[in-house]
Amino acid sequence: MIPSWLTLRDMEYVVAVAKHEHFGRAATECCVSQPSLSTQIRKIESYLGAVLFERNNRRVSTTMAGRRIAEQAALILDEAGKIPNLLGHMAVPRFESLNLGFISSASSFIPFVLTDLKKAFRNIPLSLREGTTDDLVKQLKAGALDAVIAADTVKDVALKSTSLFFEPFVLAAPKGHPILRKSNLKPSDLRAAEMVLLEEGHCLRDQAIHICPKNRRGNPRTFHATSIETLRHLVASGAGYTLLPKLAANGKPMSNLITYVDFESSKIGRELVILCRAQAADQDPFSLLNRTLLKAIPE
Amino acid sequence: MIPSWLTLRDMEYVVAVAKHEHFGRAATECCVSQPSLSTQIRKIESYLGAVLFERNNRRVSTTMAGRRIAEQAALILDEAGKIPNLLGHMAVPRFESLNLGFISSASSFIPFVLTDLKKAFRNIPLSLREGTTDDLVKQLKAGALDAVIAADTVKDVALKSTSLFFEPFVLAAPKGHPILRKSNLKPSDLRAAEMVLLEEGHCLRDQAIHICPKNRRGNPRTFHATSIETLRHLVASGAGYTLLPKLAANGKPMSNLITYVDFESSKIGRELVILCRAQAADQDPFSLLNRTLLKAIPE
DNA sequence: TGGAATCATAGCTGTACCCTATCACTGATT
DNA sequence: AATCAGTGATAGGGTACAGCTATGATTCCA
Repeated sequence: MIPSWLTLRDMEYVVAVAKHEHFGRAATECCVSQPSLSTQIRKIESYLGAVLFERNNRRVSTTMAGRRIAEQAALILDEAGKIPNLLGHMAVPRFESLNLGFISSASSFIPFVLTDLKKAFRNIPLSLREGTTDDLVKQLKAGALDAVIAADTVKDVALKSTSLFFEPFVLAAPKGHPILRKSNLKPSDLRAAEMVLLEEGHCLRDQAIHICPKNRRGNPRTFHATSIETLRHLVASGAGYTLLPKLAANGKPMSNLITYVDFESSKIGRELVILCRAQAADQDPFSLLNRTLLKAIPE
Repeated sequence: MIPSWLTLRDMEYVVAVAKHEHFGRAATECCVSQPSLSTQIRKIESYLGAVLFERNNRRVSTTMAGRRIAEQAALILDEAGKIPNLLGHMAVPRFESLNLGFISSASSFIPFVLTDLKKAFRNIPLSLREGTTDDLVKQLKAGALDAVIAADTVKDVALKSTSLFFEPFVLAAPKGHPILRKSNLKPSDLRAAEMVLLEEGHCLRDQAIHICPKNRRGNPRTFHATSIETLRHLVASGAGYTLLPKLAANGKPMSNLITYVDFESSKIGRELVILCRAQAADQDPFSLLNRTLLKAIPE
């Protein structure tokens, strides 16, 4: 009968304790806390119905049974360790690590994709970075990033872009601000001089300015937020109104201070895309990445 | 590097699917549902970064990678299967299975001990039986039961009894019953003629009658409950009052119909004990059993 | 006697796995 | 052609359990 309650992790524990004869140090080696390891060893012992380690509060000693089990466990771990090698070239090419860039204004997209990403790329170190489009594109081309989520403003032959989804903009204004009296909100209702925006370099700033062409020459207020979060705080404290991507307005954060209003037309917004280096775009991991991100789109 | 996220169970899955090339049948063999198995295989594949099985909705075929992994998995399972044998005589003597008897009136004790029992005797088939003292003692002596939880009324040299705890009795009366007017409830307040009891053979019945000596000759009502549960129903429907062990009154079940009252003296009650065959009493598993039960005592 | 070292216990939390129900697809049967 | 049976995938929800921190109990040593 196969003891399917035994995990390879359990075997590491047994081997480690047998090696150190010390729970604390064994726990450190296994990267767990001492209580966790103690509990697990106890569990194993109670399953096996045998005492593997004699512990008398001052010294841990491995019993005969413990020694034998530990040896066998080491053997099994060894065999299990060979599994990844068995694949060799048969394994689909994968990312060594997955480094994703998000423009600041798309960071609200992260929570939606994170779970699925971790699932799809189990075992692969995942790092997310936030920044401006230019900054991220530079890093992407340099190879420091594998893919970037950005607005579809980038034209670069070295990059391939895959459409992700259209994200409408939403007006975020301090509660009671005059602009809120308008019904059927249109871009032309916005006055750049009344707006607070992200600082230079963030595409959301440019989009916000250009969305209402008549107002292009008004000077936006001199507050310069570097993240959506501070932008919201500025609005909340009455510094002016702003445009937010729909996802950033999700759940109406700070709704006691900020009012969120949809535009009359649902066409007001931006297209988000995935960017990756053109020559890498056809590789298997990228199609998995694209599929994963597309699947995670909210609504 | 050791893939400690792989479990032996996972390996069984891979081996089974490789063997049947059919998820449904493999799932049956592994005693899991087909979706569970599908998900796990998927998980393994995403960890390994390789496709182990080609499935095109009509047929499952094992890839080269899948075949190799399955072979190695089978080897590992084989090695793991040897573990229990390694113990041989070194294993502490254990129950093959643990068969516990509870007198009906102590069945409320079960939920308190169940979790700990399962923990202490992992892997060992556990069966609980309810019955009268005589019945259970007979089975215990015949070897059909390993231990019995009963009141301390049993005197039998072939059995050894270990004190468990003292459980007070509680009056359970239909809401509004005259007896509830008494404050400082004493055994002498009880009238056998007004009581409903378990049927002959249950020690709780005898205890209830004998607890109020003055009333021994009154005839209890002719309802005969065979379990605490029906006894409560009888009380709830107004058939009379009864005595319940404290644990059976725990959480005041049916409290819209039944009122529970403690006795003035906390001495009114019974001692619960663990019985086991005298010659077996010193064996290791029994001391573990005793310790486990003692630890699980409520309050 | 007090402090350091060490394993055990308690209580809580997050997550991975499992289940049921349902979907989506395919090939066969009428 | 249309329906049905067979199959794997997906969704949603519940639960068991390994993990954590904090604390306890015991022993050794100063």
